[in-house]
Amino acid sequence: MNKIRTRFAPSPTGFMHIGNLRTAIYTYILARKSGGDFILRIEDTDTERYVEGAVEKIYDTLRTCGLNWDEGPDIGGPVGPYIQSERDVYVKHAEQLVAEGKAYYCFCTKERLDELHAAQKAANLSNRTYDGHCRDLPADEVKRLLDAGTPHVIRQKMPKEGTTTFHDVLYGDITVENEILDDQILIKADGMPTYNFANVVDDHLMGITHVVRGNEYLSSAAKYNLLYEAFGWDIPEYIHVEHIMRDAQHKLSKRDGDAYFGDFVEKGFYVPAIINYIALLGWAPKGENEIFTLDELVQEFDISGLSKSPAIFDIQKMTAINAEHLRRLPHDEFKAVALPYIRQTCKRTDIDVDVLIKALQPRVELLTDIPEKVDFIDTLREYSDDLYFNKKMKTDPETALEALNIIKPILEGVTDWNEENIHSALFAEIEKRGVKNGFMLWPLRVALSGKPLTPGGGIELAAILGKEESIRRVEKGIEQLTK
RNA sequence: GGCCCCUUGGUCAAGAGGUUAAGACAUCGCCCUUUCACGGCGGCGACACGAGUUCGAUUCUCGUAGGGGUCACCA
Repeated sequence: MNKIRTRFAPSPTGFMHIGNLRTAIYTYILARKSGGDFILRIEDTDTERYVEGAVEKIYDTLRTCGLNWDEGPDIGGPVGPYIQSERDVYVKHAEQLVAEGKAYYCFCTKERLDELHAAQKAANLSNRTYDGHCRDLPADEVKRLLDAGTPHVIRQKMPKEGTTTFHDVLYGDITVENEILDDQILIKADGMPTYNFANVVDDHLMGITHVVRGNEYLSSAAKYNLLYEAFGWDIPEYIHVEHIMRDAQHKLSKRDGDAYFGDFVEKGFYVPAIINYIALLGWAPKGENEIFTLDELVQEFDISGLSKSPAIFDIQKMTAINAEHLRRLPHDEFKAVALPYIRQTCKRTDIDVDVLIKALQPRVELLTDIPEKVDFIDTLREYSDDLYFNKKMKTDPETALEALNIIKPILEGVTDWNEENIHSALFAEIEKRGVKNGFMLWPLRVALSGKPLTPGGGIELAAILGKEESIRRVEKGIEQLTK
């Protein structure tokens, strides 16, 4: 069995669409799974749609995701170049087909084609294909036009009858009538190959064994087979994956503001979680677990788990998976990921970061949740006495004042300031007095944070803030309640 | 419109003729608890429709409906 070689072949037309990234993930996994090669090829044959910087964006995104390629434009490889505009192979291959009578020069103007299409549409023709105007031009006429420098394209001669069957790993055999197949253009008037042609030629020349691509190419696959057959080349395995949808009617698009990889990073999604979620859109693992790192996906992935129907993108599920990834991170890794977000609103360095991290980790869904959650650390904002009301804790401003007055000397008595010691000091007093935990601890949290929702309870907050600052805030609370 | 593909709860989905039709997210309730989370337990909720094949169809076949894709010198 030959080594599996897959490729990701984006066009440099802008940002990395999530659907595109998913294709990249699947192709990467397929190669890695079998110890094969993953190749990056840039398909820039459409000079008009080329976007400056888009290639770098592709590199960045793939690297950020850990989808490392074995061959590509930047690192080269045995079958380069890996940028189509630098590959000088298409015209000669097309001309080979012309020489063999399998393709022909077409001199039809854009205007004539437009008219043709308009007429076909008006006549309500079910089958709208090129009418073969140039298909059988006499050889001397072709030569004359060529010599005169007449603009032209090269088209493939499609069979007019019979059927063509292609095989897709997911969909099985699909058969189409040849008469609906257009004499497809191989080489454009500007001398560049069309996607359809370049793709086939390059996949062959680069030894690609498995082609993963979007479902929109399913109806073109028969044409690709005909091209492979014209050359006498082996046909790779096709795996067409369905689209990612915004809803049942619409594909995820730039208009939604969340169709690009970068959008999600900006929204606070953790990269491994993004990969995990989009891998899950249209693919189901064998077991119950669905939280995977990229390496685990490589282990777990199987083509048989791919779905044939479109999947609707669900940001809630993605958020849940994000939270789960963050929760599962070892303390230090979460710390490294979270710290930049903490530092957006919390610059103090004299706090117990590790206690904060521990308190924060189970409470973060998106990384962008963090700044708001820790903003009380640097500055205690003005807060209303009403915060001391808590029905369940049976506290109110009056009992809170009493509690804070009890708490203050206890905190002052804690010599070795850490969570454990604060806890035992406070709970000793709670037991001694036979009061509810909340009677003491709810007021403490409010006094320390000025917020009803905090990462951790009063004891953790005290540990985070440090002895001095904690006592200062308790005093401030007492003062506020006394006046 | 022609051709191709798809159709299990709100969403992702397992399931491959006989199942109490999994699981996850969301949602609701309870427990745990110094808030909120986390965690635990439980509830609600689905085989698009119609024929056929079969002792028996979510599962196979054919229709219908709905949805998607495609019919470019774009990829």
